Amino acid sequence: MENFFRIIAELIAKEVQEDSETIQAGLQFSPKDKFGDIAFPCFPLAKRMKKSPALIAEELRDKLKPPPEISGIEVEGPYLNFRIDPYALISDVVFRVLKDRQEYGNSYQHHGETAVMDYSSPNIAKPFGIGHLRTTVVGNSLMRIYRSQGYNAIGINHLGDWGTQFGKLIYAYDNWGDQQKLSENPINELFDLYVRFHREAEDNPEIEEEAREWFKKLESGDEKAREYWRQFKELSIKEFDKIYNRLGIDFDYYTGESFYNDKMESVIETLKEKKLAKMSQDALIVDLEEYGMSPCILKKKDEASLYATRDLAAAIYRKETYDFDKLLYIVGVEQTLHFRQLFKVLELMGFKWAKDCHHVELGRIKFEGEEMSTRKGNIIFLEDVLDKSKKLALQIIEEKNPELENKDEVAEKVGIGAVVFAQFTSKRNKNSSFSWDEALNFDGNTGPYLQYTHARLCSLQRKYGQEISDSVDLTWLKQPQELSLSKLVGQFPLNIKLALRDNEPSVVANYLLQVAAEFNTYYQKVRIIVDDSDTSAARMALVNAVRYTIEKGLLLLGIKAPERM
RNA sequence: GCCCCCGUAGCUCAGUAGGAUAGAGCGGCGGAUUCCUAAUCCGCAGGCCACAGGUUCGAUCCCUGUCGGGGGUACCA
Repeated sequence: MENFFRIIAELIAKEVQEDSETIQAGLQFSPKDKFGDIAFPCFPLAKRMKKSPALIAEELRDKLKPPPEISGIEVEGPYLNFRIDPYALISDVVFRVLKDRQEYGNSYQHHGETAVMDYSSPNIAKPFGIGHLRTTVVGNSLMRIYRSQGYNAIGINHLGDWGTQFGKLIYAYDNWGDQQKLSENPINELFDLYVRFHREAEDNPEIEEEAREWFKKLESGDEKAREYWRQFKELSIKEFDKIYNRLGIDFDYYTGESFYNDKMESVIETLKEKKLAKMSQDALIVDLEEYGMSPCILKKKDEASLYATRDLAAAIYRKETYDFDKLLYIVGVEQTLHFRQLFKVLELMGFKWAKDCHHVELGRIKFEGEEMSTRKGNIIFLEDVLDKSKKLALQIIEEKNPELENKDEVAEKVGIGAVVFAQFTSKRNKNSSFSWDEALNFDGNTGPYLQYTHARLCSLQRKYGQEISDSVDLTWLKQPQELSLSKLVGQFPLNIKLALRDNEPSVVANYLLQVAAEFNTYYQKVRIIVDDSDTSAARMALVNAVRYTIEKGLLLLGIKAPERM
């Protein structure tokens, strides 16, 4: 499709003495079929040419001498609408996809650039709740989207493996812990201890003080504290990996907060040298008042470090180690101030790359209107959600397709697909409310809908049973739906670029729903494999183009596309 | 108090580098299966795009204000 945009842009540019890139940026896919395929709104030219947009459109229509692949130019008020020869359009798109297959939509635009992504980052010793689902799947999808556009993307799981909560946990385990329970079901045992600590602290606030003591010991290298900590961490990562495996996610690095313990002091030194750090209310801070922000606290009055200090050290370390062009923090919106402070301090330190750091904000997830809180113990385990979803998928398979082989494997893909896709149905910064009904819904705009459509497409190919020839004659595609479907497929690369621009995987998700809907309508109305072998071959070429598009799109979202379901 | 995000159909949400008659899904009602997977498709109902000004040829989108919801606001992350 990009060819056509370029051709049209050059055509217009020559006529109005404007550079063709500016014109091309003004071109758009026509929103409706009756407005042609590519539209050029003439408003931007009106001012400079001192004529009404409608008049400009008419003059342009008369002057332009389009090549044969542009089959028509129509004026609709201030719009100049270009119609592309259907055969040229369809073959441009379909042959492109059939050639690229799983690489369709990829580009080298950002080849040589590095993007570091900080995502998922759960807290050690806490269960993996649905609160962490967003960052995990959005981060994973952005990794894939960035890679598809040529980026060298580096995924970091910035584990919450340090901080005061470990003081609490060590206190709790030291007093009430059970080695047996811990090795049997580590996360549950640690979770119970954590909840119990907060319950007891309500009546006995002094144990908070003891917890702080334990954390100080941990920070200063106390052996007993470190051994507990090491054990908690190891067991936790093992549990998290189970979830990541199911989601098909891996990380390049698991460098958590503790990794930066020995890297904070030099940052603090630098801040002191630059006269940015100062004491206030017994804490070491960077004053940000003139930027309208509360201070960034580097050290508490008890000298213990804070996450801001660690994040500063981490950002600097990442720049030194990976020399990134972009550093993305895929983290909840409630940490916005923290990141604004962080980026501002980096800027004040004189790091020009501070502008390359971005907070990709995620909305909060609530459950039935309630805030989820690990402390209070009302948390939904992601593992439970995945299990329930899989079970439901299995049930539906038994009902609809009992002959299916490897039902369990398919149910896993579909069940997880439903849960993951649900995270992409609204923009990432919207707050959402978890509900079982929604998470376990397989009808309508859902992951299983896309997977089902994909399975249908695969089924057609199985039924057809022949390879698609390079020389297939696509002029047999004469149905209007075949043209609109091709047009839509041709918009895939644009949608990936939009998703990248806004760090918004939901763009791809919404686009895929459109493709699937368009295909299903087509499938309903038009029989694909027919007696006439030319027609069948042409239709199957289109079917395969749609199939690769959906498969690739799901891949970019981190969702598996089974061939049967 | 101050700062940030949000407000579109009964519900959940798309949509805007400002552009043509604002779109889906769910739920409701009514249809489609001797035929390539009905986890599908088709039709109907449902809208002062929170409200009021402003900028513009043109605003759901940009600016200002009001109302409503959420988050943050010095030693949690």
